[in-house]
Amino acid sequence: MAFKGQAENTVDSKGRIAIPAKMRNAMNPEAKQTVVLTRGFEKTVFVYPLDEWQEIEAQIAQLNRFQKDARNFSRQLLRWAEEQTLDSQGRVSLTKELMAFASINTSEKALILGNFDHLEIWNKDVFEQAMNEESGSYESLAETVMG
Amino acid sequence: MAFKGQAENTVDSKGRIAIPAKMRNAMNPEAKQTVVLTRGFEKTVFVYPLDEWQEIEAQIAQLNRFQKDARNFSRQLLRWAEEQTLDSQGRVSLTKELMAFASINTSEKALILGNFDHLEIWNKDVFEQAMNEESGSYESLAETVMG
DNA sequence: GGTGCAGTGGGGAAATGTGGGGATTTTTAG
DNA sequence: CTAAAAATCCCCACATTTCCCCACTGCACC
Repeated sequence: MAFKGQAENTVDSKGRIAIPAKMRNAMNPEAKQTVVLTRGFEKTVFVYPLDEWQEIEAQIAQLNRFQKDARNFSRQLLRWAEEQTLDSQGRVSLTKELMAFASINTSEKALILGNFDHLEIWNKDVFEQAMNEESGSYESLAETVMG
Repeated sequence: MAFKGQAENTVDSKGRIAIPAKMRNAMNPEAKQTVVLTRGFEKTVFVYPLDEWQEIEAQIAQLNRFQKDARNFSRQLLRWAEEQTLDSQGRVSLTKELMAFASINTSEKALILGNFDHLEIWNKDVFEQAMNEESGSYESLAETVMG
């Protein structure tokens, strides 16, 4: 059951944001309300449910740590990763560092996207700009990626 | 069992539209009244029964999400996707975003087309205009595609 | 004329998203 | 070391939205 759809929820004054119910329900129940937040590859916050995160860790475990690139990559990925449990209302709290990275402000709306194995929390303006700057259109991407 | 035929049903004040019985009956019973709505490539709403949609997801699952193009593609594809179960009257509800995209208004008729593995919900005027603007006639299209 | 299914409309109940209060813990300053 | 300040956690309460059920109409086929 992959994550899909989008929502615009507000980040409250305490930096909390509600995970939309449709995405919460798509999480594996065994991950039991636990997620890992980290920096996205783009200027966004990635949210992985615990079970999906563990698969990423498994991939990192495969890396050859005698290679400099591999060491740097796992450093960057793990450095910003943070485990959280959802509160009784299904919210996570964003840290200042993650909010600054993704240009997300308290008391404003943020865009939440489902992207298959993880969620993404975006500043809406940043997202739209990023999508416009991207090399290809949706249609040409489809051809490139799916052949 | 492919979808075929057309119908004109009204979108009620709550954004709900009835899936014609002949199309509902053409769905795989294992998909159990669940469909996924999303943006079409043209200005229309696509409706996939769950089993057909899962084949699309299976293809996305193959992608390497550490590649930028792949992330962007699945972002765009999944962003507008909404899973829905038909209500006891066989209706789905369209979101504001999808209605805006396809120029579909509440309390008006909309055109529902069966197109093999999915349904399409159109604003009738938009549909007719789109068909006129398309390069070829029905006849020449047949030659190009099936030739 | 009756029966059954298909499409349309509306109303009540439950769930979702949001805001805030207060207690506990952590940090900072004196 | 102590006390004040700040941050964090956890719970409760509200309002809006969404969902789900029930009822009505009309057409079609008996």
